[in-house]
Amino acid sequence: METGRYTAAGPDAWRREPTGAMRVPIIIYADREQLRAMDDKVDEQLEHVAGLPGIVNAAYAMPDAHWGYGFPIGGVAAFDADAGGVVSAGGVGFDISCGVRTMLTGVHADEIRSRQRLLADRLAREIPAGVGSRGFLHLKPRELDEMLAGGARWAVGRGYGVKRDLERIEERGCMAGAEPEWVSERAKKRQQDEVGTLGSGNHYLEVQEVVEIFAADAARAFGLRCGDAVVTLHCGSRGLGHQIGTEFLREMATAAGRHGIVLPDRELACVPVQSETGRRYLGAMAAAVNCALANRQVLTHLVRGVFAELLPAAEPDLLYDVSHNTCKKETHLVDGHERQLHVHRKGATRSFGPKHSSLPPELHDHGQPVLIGGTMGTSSYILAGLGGPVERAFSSACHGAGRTMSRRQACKRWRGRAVMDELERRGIIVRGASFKGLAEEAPGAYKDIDGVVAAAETAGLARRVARVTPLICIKG
DNA sequence: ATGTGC
Repeated sequence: METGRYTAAGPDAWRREPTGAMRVPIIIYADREQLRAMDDKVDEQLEHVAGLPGIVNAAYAMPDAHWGYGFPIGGVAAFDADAGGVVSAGGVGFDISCGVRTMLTGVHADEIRSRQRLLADRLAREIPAGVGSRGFLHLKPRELDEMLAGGARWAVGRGYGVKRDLERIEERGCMAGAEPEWVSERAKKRQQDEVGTLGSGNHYLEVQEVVEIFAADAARAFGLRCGDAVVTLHCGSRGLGHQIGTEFLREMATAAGRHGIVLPDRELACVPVQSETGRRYLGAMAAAVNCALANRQVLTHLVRGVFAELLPAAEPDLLYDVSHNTCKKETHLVDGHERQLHVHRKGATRSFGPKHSSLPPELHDHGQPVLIGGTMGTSSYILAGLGGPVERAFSSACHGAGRTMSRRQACKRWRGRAVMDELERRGIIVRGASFKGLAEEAPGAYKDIDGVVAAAETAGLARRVARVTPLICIKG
């Protein structure tokens, strides 16, 4: 990226003052090298976001930011509905409420190693993965509406998990404001057999080992000990979220002009929060969030089934579940005044600090767990939200490593089979839905996760609690 | 991300 217009605005924070149609500055959290290596498109897309009506404070990017559809992945922007603020389907992304969930197993990683291949094969058999994969649930229209209204709470009510799980999920497992009637029949039809499926692309299920602790107090509260095995899954709202995103992007592109919004890029389609389309999108989006929460809950049930059979000493217990593609109405302090804002996080994780009212009592003093997924060959991280007097990017942090190479480029450079063999030599058993998928997801196609997380910490977005490395990876 | 394009 051409960095000439950016000036240092704190540790690993960079600021570009508004020019032209920009209403607010741009703030990018990254170290100097990450900023330099960032795609020019991130700057261009943030410039467009900064010009949208009702935007508050700044258009933000996280250290893992890269070019996305209309709005960068790793981008955060908040809008004030009372000041003409907008909601953008591209600002949420196609995979609505794509997110990460980590479970503690309570067993040592050596227990996993003693039956690693068997566990990998059984997980691969029980967890439906890949494009078009179907689950064991086949929902009738009424059940599907109940799932969209109830999220993980619906799943627990059906016996897929326990009430305690719900305390460890954002929104306590069910996002308010879901309006299943505003979800198209087509979107519902695509989802009827897809609850409890992983999907494809960068979605995965991993069994990991805790290898490093950075903050002993928070690690203790989170239940993380060096040498322990944890299970992490990364997936979203499957066909339903994608269908909603597609339909509303089209509708918003047409409707934006009627509301006097000039779009510098058609992909950045948006409408006022207080418009008919805006309200319908937010109701449908909340339903998709619930779909993703139900999906991760049903997958958790499948994981528990496999562990109960092969490693009965393990009792997978939910640490936390975070979404990183959302638009949420939240209260934030802006210039000393509390304001209700619609915060878009696209490829960015919420990172509420200690004492936030949404946290369960046992996490109250330590902040929200922030789950950062790496690649199948590198570390992943568990951080904690910071809060404090200065809230950065409306309490947000990065979500992963971020790609440096397109899927097409990665396919040219690596063979899926060789990627899998190399990882196995390093003690990581990989089971993928396709070899092409494994090539696309080669660890070398991503930024350095250690550097991304270090920058997030230096910038004050969240603090590191633990690092984990993969033992088993089931790849979609 | 995605019944991998509309």
